[in-house]
Amino acid sequence: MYAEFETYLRDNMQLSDDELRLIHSFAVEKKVRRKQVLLQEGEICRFKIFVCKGILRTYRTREDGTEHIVQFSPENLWVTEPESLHNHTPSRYYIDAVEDSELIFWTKSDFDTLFVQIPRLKYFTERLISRNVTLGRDRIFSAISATPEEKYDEFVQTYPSVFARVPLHMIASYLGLSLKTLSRVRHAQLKR
Amino acid sequence: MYAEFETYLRDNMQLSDDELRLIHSFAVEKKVRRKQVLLQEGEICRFKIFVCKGILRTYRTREDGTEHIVQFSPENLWVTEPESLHNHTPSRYYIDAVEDSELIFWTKSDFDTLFVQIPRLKYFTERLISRNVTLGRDRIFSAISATPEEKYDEFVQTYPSVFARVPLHMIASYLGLSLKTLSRVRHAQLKR
DNA sequence: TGAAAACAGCGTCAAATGTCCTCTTTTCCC
DNA sequence: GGGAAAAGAGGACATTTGACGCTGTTTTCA
Repeated sequence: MYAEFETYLRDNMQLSDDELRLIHSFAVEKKVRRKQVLLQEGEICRFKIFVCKGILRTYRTREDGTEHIVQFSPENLWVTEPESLHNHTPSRYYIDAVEDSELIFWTKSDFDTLFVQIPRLKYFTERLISRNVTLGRDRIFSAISATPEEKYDEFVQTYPSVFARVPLHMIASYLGLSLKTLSRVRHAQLKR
Repeated sequence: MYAEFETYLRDNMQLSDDELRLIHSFAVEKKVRRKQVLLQEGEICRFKIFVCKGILRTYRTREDGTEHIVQFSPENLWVTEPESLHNHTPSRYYIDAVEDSELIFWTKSDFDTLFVQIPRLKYFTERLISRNVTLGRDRIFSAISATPEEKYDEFVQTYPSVFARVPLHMIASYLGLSLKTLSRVRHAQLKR
C-alpha cells in the first residue's frame, strides 16, 4: 500500500532517498472497512492521514442527528481535522470511511519533525493548504449563490470519481439539498 | 493610522523595535472611500491589506450580475485574494470598501521578504490561516445545514460589529438568502 | 439644496423545496 | 443462502422561498 504514496511523493516533490526513508519511518499503514470511524466528535485528533485507496468523509451532525458532509477525500488526498489537531481541542467533526480504504497515518509531532528536517515537505504542505483555502471559498460561493441544479452539475464535473462511488444521499448531504430535490434535479436532466 | 496596526502587532507578537521598523518600512498607508474598488475581477492581486478602520468586503458575481459576498473584513483583519496573489492569476473576486476605510498595503514580494527576516511573523500568519480554514469550514457547514433563521442568528452573534454597520441586503447576500427571506426572519423574531 | 440613488418594508403570486409516506431493488453480513 | 438493512424513486401535501412590483424614507453627491 505504501507504493501508492511513494509514487505520489515522487510526482509532487523532489526528495532524496534519505528523506523518503525518513517519512516512511514514521508512517503507520492501516486498512479500514467501510463505515469505520476514524475520528469521533469530541475526540482530539492526533493524526494526519493520507488516503492511498478508498474514500473518507468528514461530516458534522446537528442536534437532530442529521449528518452534513463538509468534505470527501478520495485517493491521494490528505485528511485531518486541523482545528482539533493544532489546538488539541475536541473535534466537532467526524471522519469515517465511505469505502474500504487503505490509509497511512502520522502523528502530529512526527509530522512536525518531518517539517523541520524536510523543508520542501513544509513548503509543499503550504501549497496544499493554499489550494484548500481556494476550494473552500469556491464551495462557499457555490453554496450561497448556485441553484440546486448548478450545485449538482458542478459536483459531477469537479469530482467525477467521487460522484461515481458514493450514494446519492451523501451527495445531497454534501450539497445541502434534500435527497428529494437532488432526485428531482437528476430526473429533470434525463429529459434533456 | 499606523498606530492601530502597531498596537495590533504588539498585542499579537513579540517583535523587536528593529523588526517593527522593518515592517513599517514596506507599508503603504491609504485612505479609501466607501465603494472604492481595491481589486477587480480579472485583475491580478498584488497586495496584502491590513484594515485599520472601516470594513472591506470580498465578493463574486454571477453571470446575471448578482453579487455574492464571501467575506466581510472589519478592523484588525487581513485581506487579500490568496489564489490570485500566490499564482499570479486573474482574480475571480472583487474587493471593495463598505465604509470609508483606513488601510495598509504590502506587496507580495515585500511581505515574503518580511517572512524570511522575521520568522515569528511567518508563524503568526500560519496561525491566522489555520483559523481561517476553521472558520471557512464552519461557514460551509452552516450554509449547507442551517435554516435561514439560524444563519441570521449565527451571523449576528458572531459578527455583531459587522452586523451593526452593513446594509441588510449585504447580510442577505453573505448568508445566501433573498432580502425578502431575511426580512421575514427579522420580522418573525420581533414577535418573540 | 435638490435630484437621484440606495435602502428597506410589504403584499401577492408562483415556483421550489422539504417532509412523510410507500414501494422496490440492491447490498450487506451472519 | 436468506433475512435485514440500505438506497433510492415517486406521490401527496404543506411550507418556504423567491420574484416582482410598489411605497416611503434616508442618504448621497453634484
